Amino acid sequence: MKIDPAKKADLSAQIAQAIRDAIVEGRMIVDERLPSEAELAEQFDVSRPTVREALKRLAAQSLIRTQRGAFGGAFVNRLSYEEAYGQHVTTSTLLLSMNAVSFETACEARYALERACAPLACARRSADHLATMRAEIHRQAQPGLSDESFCASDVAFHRALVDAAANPVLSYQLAGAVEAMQPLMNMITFTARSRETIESLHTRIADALAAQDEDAADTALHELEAYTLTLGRDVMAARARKSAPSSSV
Amino acid sequence: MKIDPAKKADLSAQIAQAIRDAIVEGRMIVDERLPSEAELAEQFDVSRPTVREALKRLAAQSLIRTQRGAFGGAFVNRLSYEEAYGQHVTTSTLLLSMNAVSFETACEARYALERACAPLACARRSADHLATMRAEIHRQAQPGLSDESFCASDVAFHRALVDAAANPVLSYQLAGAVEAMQPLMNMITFTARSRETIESLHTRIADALAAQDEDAADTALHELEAYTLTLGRDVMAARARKSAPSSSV
DNA sequence: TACATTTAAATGTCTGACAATTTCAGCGCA
DNA sequence: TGCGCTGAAATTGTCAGACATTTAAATGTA
Repeated sequence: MKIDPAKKADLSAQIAQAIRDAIVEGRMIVDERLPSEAELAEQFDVSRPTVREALKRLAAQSLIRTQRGAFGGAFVNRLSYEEAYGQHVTTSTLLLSMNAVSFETACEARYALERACAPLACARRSADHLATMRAEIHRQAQPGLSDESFCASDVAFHRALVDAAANPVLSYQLAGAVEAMQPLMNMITFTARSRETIESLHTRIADALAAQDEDAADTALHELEAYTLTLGRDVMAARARKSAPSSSV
Repeated sequence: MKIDPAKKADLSAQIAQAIRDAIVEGRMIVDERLPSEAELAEQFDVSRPTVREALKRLAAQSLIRTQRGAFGGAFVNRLSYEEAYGQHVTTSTLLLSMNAVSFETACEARYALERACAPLACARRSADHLATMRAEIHRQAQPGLSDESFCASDVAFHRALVDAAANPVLSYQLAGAVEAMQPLMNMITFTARSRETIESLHTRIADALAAQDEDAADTALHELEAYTLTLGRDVMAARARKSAPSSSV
């Protein structure tokens, strides 16, 4: 790990990469303490600030955690699902917002992934998950709900559906995708009529899970995807008309 | 963005969060230049090294890029699929290796996700994707191939399957999951007999995609999952016998 | 105009110092 | 002995100032 070839990259980036490799390749195990900043500086033959920049890079990725005081230092961090999930959501959200991903593409991906876990959710759904889904459906029916709150509830509903599959790896991958789509969904204005339709589809999904009916769940998810797509297209069309009214006259 | 409440966290972490928020919330747009380190230091009323630590945290997440020289500085980075994909793979790999995810769970997630994109891949697969899959199948049949190379080819095959769905969001989410499982897969020793079985299943999948037969693809993926699971369990069982031989006597 | 040189602005790095925090050992005291 | 207090030591967090390096624009020159 002491190697530090005189490449063209920044020293702090090189040092961060060397330590990252050691962690990823298992040469350093969880909760193992790294040498102190002063020792690392000596090992890599750089100054302490340079070492610190490298450590901050690793901390930003939750690869290490630091602790002040005597017998403190930097420790290899056990990456928790929560930390990984948070990073995943941030990255996915930025990826969607910065790369002009179309509503259609995002929507298709989201529902394809959700349908993937529907069979598992049917087999394993607990009373807890069903209760959460019913509660969110009930919340979505409340009249005074803002569009943002409606979307948040929608995310919670779908998250419960994903979690019902009882596979943490699937939850991690999928919930990130669902949550990352929320900004796109927030652009949609939900009329009372469309909320009613969505609510009924959500109810059908919850019923299908309760009855452990894979086909019904798959069908309802397909219909929900088609309906969401319709809503999204309407919003995009309305926006296009507003921004370029002359072309439609 | 100048806000900097005297909380308990490190200054560099607070500053990084403030800038991160500005980017995520769209107050700073892609390619926009951040103030220079000296200006940021003045704005936040901290020293330059502290500002630099904050910037390195953001650079580690590919949120910004820096450029030296006159008219250089830190710029909001357009997160590319490649960068996001790399981070996703690193995070997923660590999550799997550090959290004792069972082979069964990872395997289930992986194939559930792959089946999700099989229908899309059937509809949209290009000649290129089919050619890649055939080429990898051919490679897997070569006799001298090491287990690692066989796994790498397996990843490439499945990656082509995912990419055939022609949905970049799906590719990003899924390829990360597939690739993150490679270390787990590498633990399996592939006998000539098992390679033959896998190769025939891969051929069936490629054929199903070529024929645009969704059901055949789904069935073949299910069988491949079951077979992979069997192989994995055998390895685990053999390992358990070796590490605790007394209990079996 | 075209090319070489200078210059300025910015990041990258180093040195040294001090502040804040945390643990632990040793001391005093009952 | 046992307990609490205190201080030393180790370590990270922060600061100030300086110099090195890189890059592109500005300037000068043929």
